[in-house]
Amino acid sequence: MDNLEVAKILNQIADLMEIKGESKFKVGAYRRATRTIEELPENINDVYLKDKLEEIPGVGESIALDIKELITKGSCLRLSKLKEKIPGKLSELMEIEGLGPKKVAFLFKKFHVTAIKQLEKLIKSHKLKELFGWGPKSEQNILEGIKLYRRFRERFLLGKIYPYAQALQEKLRKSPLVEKVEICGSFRRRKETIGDLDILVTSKQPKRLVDFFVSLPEIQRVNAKGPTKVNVLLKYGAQHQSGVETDLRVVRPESFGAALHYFTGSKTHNIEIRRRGIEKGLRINEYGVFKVSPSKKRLTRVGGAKEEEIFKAVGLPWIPPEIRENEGEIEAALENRLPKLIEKRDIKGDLHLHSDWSDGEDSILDLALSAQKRKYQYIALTDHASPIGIINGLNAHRVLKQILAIKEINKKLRGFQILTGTEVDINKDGSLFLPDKILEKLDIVVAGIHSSFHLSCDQMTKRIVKAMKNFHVDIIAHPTGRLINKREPYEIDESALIKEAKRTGTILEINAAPQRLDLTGPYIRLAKEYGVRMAISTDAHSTNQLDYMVFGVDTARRGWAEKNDIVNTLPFEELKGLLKRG
DNA sequence: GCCGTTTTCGGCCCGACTGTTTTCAGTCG
Ligand SMILES: Nc1nc2c(ncn2[C@H]2C[C@H](O)[C@@H](COP(=O)(O)OP(=O)(O)OP(=O)(O)O)O2)c(=O)[nH]1
Ligand SMILES: [Mg+2]
Ligand SMILES: [Mg+2]
Ligand SMILES: [Zn+2]
Repeated sequence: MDNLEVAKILNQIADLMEIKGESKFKVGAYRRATRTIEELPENINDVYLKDKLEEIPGVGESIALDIKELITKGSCLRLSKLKEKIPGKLSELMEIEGLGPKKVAFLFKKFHVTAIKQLEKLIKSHKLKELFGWGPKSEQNILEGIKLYRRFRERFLLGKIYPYAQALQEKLRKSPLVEKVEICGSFRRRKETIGDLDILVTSKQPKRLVDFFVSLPEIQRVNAKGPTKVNVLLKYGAQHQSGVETDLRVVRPESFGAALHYFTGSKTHNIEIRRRGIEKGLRINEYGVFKVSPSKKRLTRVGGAKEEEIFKAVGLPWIPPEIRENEGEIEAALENRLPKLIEKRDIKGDLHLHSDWSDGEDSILDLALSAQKRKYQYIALTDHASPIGIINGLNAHRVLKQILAIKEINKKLRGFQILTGTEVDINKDGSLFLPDKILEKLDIVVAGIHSSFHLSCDQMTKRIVKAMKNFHVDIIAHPTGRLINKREPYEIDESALIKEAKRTGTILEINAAPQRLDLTGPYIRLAKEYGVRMAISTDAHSTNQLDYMVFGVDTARRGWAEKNDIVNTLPFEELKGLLKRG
C-alpha cells in the first residue's frame, strides 16, 4: 500500500467519523494526517519499517496503529468497525457540493440513502421537502450539486489556466470600482493543479463591485452572493462547455494584507499562523491583526494593510507563497533559515529541447534564437533517441549527423552555445537505446523512460538506477513519469532514486511542462536535502514552449530549491565542468 | 486524536452565505 492509498483510507475514516458525529477535532486529526502523508516524500512503508511513524507530524499512537495495520494487513480495525455502522459509500456522497456530514447522515438514517441514484429518486418523490429543515431550495440545490459532480470536474493545470486567469485579472483592474486585484489560493502558491480561482479585490464600494462582478459576460452561474464574497461558475473552454469555479472576495484597502494572507492559504498554514497569534493574545482574520483585550471583549487593530504585517505580528519574516503549506516553513522562518528561493532570472539555459529532427516543430536554429531572446546563454538539443516511430527518434547515424549540424550552427551564434545532446530511451532492462561510443561524443545525455511503464517497483527502480550508473548519463528526465490527470507515476522507490543520484552525481530533472512538473515539490525538497543537483528543463517541442520555464521555476520553489541546487543557473563554462565526460 | 520553553489535560482558526429558521445549523472558504 503506497502513501496515497494510505492517505485515502485515513481520509475515508475521517469522513465516516464525521458522519457518525464524532468530535470535529478528532476528525480534524485524521484530515491533518491525511494531508501530511499525501505530501510525504518518503515511502510510508519505509517509515513504518524504521519504526518512525509517530515522527510524522499529526500522527500519534492511534493513527500510527491504523497505518501499521494498513501496511501489514491491507485493512484496519478502525475502518472495519466504522463500516459496520456507516456504509463506506457515504464518503462519496459527501463529495457533492452542499452535502456535508450532517445531511448525509440524515439521508442515510431516515431514507437509507447510500448512492447518488437513490438520492435523485428520493428528491424527485418530493418526500424531502415535507420534512422540517428541508424546503424546495434544498431539493433544487442537491440536484444542481449532483449535476456538477457528474460533469466530472478535474483540477486544472496551472499552466493551462494561467493566461485565462491573467486576462481576467487585467479586466477587473480596468474597473473604476477596483483598487487592487490579486489571484490567491493555490494559484498564488503555484500548485501544479488548481481547484478553483480565488480572486481578491480591494474596493471602497464593495457592494457595487460585487454587483458589477456578477454582471460580467463571463459568468455562467452565480452560486452564492453576499456583500463581501461571491461564488460563481465562469465560462471556460471552447464553446464554454466547461466552467471554472471562482470565489471573489472583496475587502476594504486597509485589510488588503490580511485578506491576501488569508486567501492565499494554505488552509493549514493559515491555521498555524492564527494559532501562534492566539499565543500572543492576537486575533488574526481576513480583516487584520487585532489585539484582544484582557476581558476578551475588545479588539484593537494592530495591522493588516500589508501582508508582511501578519507575519510580523507573530514574529516572522514574510514567507513566499509557494512554501506556505505548513510543512516546516513557519519553524524555518522563526529560526531565520528560510531558503532564498530560486527565481526565473537565475536561469541561464534550457537543457531539454526537441527540434524538427525528432518530434519537435521548430528548427535547431530557431530554438537557439528564441532561447537567446530569453537571455539564455545556452541550450542543449536533446532530440529523442528511441525506437518509437511516432516520435521520429534518432538512431546512431542521425545523432552523428546532428552533431555536425550543431557545430555549424554554433559558428553563427555569438555569446551563445548549443550543447549537443540526446534524450535517450532507457530500455526495459535499464540499458540505453544508444551505445556508449555514440553517447561519449555528446556534450550532454538526458535519459528517460518512454515505454514499459508497468514494471514492479523493484524492477523500475533498478532500471533507472542502472541508467544512472552509465558513465555518460548526466540527467534523468521526468523521473516519476506522471502525466497529471492522465497517467500515474511509475511504481518506483523515489528515495532510493534520489540517494543513487547523489552517489553517481546524476542530475535529476524538474520537467517544466505543465502536464508533467516532475519532479514535484516534495521530491525536490528531499533531493535538495540529499544534496542532489537538479535541472529545470522545459522539454519544449516548439519555440513558444520555452516559456514553460516559469512553471518549472515555480515548482522548484515549492520544493524549497535555491539557485545553487539548480544546474542551469550556472554560466556555460561551469556547467560544462559539471557534466560527466561525453 | 494530537500535542506541549507557560500545560500530560484541555484546548484545538475564524468568518461568510444559505435556507428556513424565529435565532441558527450546516457547509464552505
Ligand atoms: N483560515 C482558513 N482559511 C481557509 C480555510 N479554507 C480555505 N481557506 C483559505 C486558504 C485557501 O488557500 C483559500 C482558498 O480556498 P480553496 O478552497 O480555494 O483552497 P486552495 O485555493 O488552497 O486550493 P484549491 O486548488 O482551490 O483546491 O482560502 C479555512 O478553513 N480556514
Ligand atoms: Mg482555490
Ligand atoms: Mg476557493
Ligand atoms: Zn523530452
